[in-house]
Amino acid sequence: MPERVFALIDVNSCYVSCERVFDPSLDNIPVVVLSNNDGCVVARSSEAKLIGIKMGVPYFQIKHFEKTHGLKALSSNYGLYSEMSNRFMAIIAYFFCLAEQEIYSIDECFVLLTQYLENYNLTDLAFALKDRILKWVGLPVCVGIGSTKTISKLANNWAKKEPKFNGVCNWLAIDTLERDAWLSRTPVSEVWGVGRQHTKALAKMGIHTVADLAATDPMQMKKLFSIVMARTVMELQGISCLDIDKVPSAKQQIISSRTFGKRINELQLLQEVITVYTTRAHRKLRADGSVCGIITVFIHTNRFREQDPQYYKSHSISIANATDDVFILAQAARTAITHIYRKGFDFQKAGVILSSLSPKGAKTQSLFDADPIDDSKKQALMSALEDITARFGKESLGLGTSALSGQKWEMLRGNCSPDYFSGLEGFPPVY
DNA sequence: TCTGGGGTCCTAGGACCC
DNA sequence: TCTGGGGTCCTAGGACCC
Repeated sequence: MPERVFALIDVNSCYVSCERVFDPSLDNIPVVVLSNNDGCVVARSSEAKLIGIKMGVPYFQIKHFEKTHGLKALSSNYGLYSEMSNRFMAIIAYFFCLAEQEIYSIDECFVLLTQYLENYNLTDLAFALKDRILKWVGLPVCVGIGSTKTISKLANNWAKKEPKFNGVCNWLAIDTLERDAWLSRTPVSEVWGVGRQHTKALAKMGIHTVADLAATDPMQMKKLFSIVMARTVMELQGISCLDIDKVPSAKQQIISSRTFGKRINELQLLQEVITVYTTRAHRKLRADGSVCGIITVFIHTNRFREQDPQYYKSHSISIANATDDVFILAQAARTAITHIYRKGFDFQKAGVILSSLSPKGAKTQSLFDADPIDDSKKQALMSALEDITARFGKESLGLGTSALSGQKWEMLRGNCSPDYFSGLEGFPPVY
């Protein structure tokens, strides 16, 4: 029996399915939903996929399908999609009330089903959930079940492609031979975390299928790629490296950017635009109840117009006291854009990034009240640190204990069980 | 005066995801 | 003519500091 079981549940052609709930005339015909400015395709119905419309293609390249194939192209309505998403997520949370749920994106979530393994047939449960979601919000979904997140993603993928699964693929319940056969004919690019560039690099090494990748040595792959790839390989081998992220961690940055309808070359216009973007980003900042310590502004020429001179530049400004004051932020944004503006270029895109975010009203964190550690652990850590400094001097930690920061602190805190420091002979064991 | 190592921050870029 | 937006993580070099 596997140590953990994950399910990945996602909405098929999410935005198109949301639109279809309210407009049945869209059923059974090719439908796409377009990005802002009706620029690119961001969602496709299965019929649209069948006539060869690829994800992300510009609208003007597929417009002709409207006449030849009865294609319907819709502008996006994110308010609607996020409302539908909330209901979809709520049904799952209620259905699997013993499980931890991670909302991964607007249309998919992971659920940790380990607790259900013993007393339930997971395949039956998944079908029941699928039916309920269709009945209650009208959205068609697929479910993939596996012993790691990466495998549950793969299973979900398989469920979509193989009609006999009828939308639910429980990896654990499938015969090993059948699984292996499928792995050996599935391209490695289908794996979560393997994109275009990695696919190319892997092909050069003779790794073409998921089975090929699963057979590699994670440590070797870490050397050749990165720790991320090593984790992917291990996950394919059934070793769960990625946890469920129950509470979404606080955002690290807030972006507001747009491509302009028309190219802009005047500084004053750019300043006005950037002020609008700053207020938009600021609204999200307030909604999160955060303050911002750094604001970055960037401008772009049109990268598709190769005949034009290209220019990209960004500039960051630190806010002396992290703030959520829109006036201060807007002022800084104007300063920043004045910095990077150059005459003689036609700009097509600009944006604002708020970063160095922290919760509003939070006190500056001292070492030991940073995070909930219980008193006994705190005590153990304190005495261990005292012991270390007494025996080896402050220098042994590289820094005074009050100056422990960043990674060092994380590592200490993550390991502050009493026995961790018991073998001080081997000091420093921290690294 | 000699010198090293280890931090952080910034900038930039690359890769991935939905 | 028309080509999205919002995120994450990792790497690497240079400046600067202790």
